[in-house]
Amino acid sequence: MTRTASRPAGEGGIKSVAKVLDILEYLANAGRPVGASEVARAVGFHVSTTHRLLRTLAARSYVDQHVALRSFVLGPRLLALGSAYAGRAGLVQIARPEIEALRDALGETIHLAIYRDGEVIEVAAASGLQPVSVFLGAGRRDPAHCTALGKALLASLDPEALAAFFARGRLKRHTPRSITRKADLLKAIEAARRQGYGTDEEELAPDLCCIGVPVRDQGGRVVAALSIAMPKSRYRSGRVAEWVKALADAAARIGGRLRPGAV
Amino acid sequence: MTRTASRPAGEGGIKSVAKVLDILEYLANAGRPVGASEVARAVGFHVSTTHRLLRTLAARSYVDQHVALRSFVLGPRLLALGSAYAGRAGLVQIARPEIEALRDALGETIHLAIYRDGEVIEVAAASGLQPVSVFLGAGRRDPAHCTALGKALLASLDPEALAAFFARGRLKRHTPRSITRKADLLKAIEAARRQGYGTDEEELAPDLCCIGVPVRDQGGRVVAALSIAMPKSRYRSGRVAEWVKALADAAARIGGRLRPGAV
DNA sequence: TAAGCTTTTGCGTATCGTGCAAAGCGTTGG
DNA sequence: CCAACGCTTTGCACGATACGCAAAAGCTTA
Repeated sequence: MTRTASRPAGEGGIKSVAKVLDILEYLANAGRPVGASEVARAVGFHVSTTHRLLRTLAARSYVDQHVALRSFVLGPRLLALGSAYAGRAGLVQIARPEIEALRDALGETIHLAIYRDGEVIEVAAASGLQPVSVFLGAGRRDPAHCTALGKALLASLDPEALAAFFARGRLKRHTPRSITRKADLLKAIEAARRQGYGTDEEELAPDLCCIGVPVRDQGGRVVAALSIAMPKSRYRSGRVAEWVKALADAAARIGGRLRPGAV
Repeated sequence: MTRTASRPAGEGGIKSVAKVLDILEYLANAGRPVGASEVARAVGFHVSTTHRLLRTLAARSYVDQHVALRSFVLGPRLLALGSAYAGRAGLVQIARPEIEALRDALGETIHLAIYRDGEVIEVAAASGLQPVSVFLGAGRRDPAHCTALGKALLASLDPEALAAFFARGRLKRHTPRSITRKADLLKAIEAARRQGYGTDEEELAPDLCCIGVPVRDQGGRVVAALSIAMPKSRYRSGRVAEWVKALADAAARIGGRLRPGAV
């Protein structure tokens, strides 16, 4: 497991770097060409500053500037960084064939995610419909408290990290069935720990039901979680045991190849 | 087509940003946990500076700091940026199924790449062997002058951009068959333009042979190139026409769905 | 235990990024 | 067809800020 350190440093660290990350994140969310002044308004920096930061990124192809030198979009050099992450440590590489096999066997969307700062970050997936949408959508983050992945991961945190999670603030409601009371979430987490899997029945989005199991490395440490997602119409409580078994088997195969401390 | 602007700005722009990019690129190449001082030595900044930049990245999960607070590796937030690039504009999304289909039909590795600053950047691929290694390795860059992709792309540059390419410096030799004389490369580029495809017979790596064709958007502008790669043992000149046809057909299907100015 | 390597942080100073203001352009609307 | 607007882009001087130093704290090796 990898953890962000305490955080004695300044507060946010080097400001220009923080700004540039804000800008990149904004562009990633926007998903379309955006002008410098629009970015500036959105992130709250001066147009001049924003423009220079964008130019710096553009000079190295981390953003592209559209033909007429107008708006900016994310650039191709980011691909290398994203795929270098996916390639490092091996979790994603090792998991990928297992995820594909599970998708083929169960016919539903499979996700692999890690826990980070109260959220689950999807690091690999195989869609139930499209044959190979594998990477698109990777990096997506969802709140831990209303996902099956999140419950499986929260159930494995040490008490201190779990306390940090609860200290993080309110549990935001996403659907009528979202768990928003901490006591209720704690019960759900304990249930997940007891059962060995977490569930989500329309807590994040209407009609979306998931089951998630932890992935343990050779040292027994939980480094990720694996889930199946499906529409409510196909979710039958009678089949949960079967799905859990398939997920757990795959998780064991993945984890069996992960050296402790690797992720 | 998207171009980086002239470059009147300062020279490299905001320095902290340039530094942080250097660090990320170094970590991406290293592909293993690296200590702050080792990074500092490699990129040539002060340990102190390097460390603070790394901490800033770590605070936002763009790098991870290993358990004992020792070395650094790329972090999961980079995934979102990489996949946001892949998702934007649509080139990668549109091309992916065509690439898979080509791989299935021809049984060889297929690459999709764009031209950038004298290099080709691979933005999508389907490996001939593994069923779905799709994304790993995306973002890889290779010199344009010794790849089939590069020749297909260079052949479509306007004279000014081509002059800029040749002004870029020496053509580095990668194998005994690499083209290193500009006059020879120009001939190869002209041949590619005439024939509608470029080739690479062991110019980048021994035993590696490729054929590449341009991908034109609806406006006829070349925005990418598509290639097939195979070991020399399977490369027969008698089959080139067949491969070119398959590539060109796929390229036409991809390009036919690309709005002008989209990439 | 000691020596040598790291990582990490405070502090003063020089650097560097910022904000202002103005120039340059493309677009819109009268 | 001109004028007004909003955008991008750049020079400049100030002031915040990131840098380098140096020292503390930790881990590893001998």
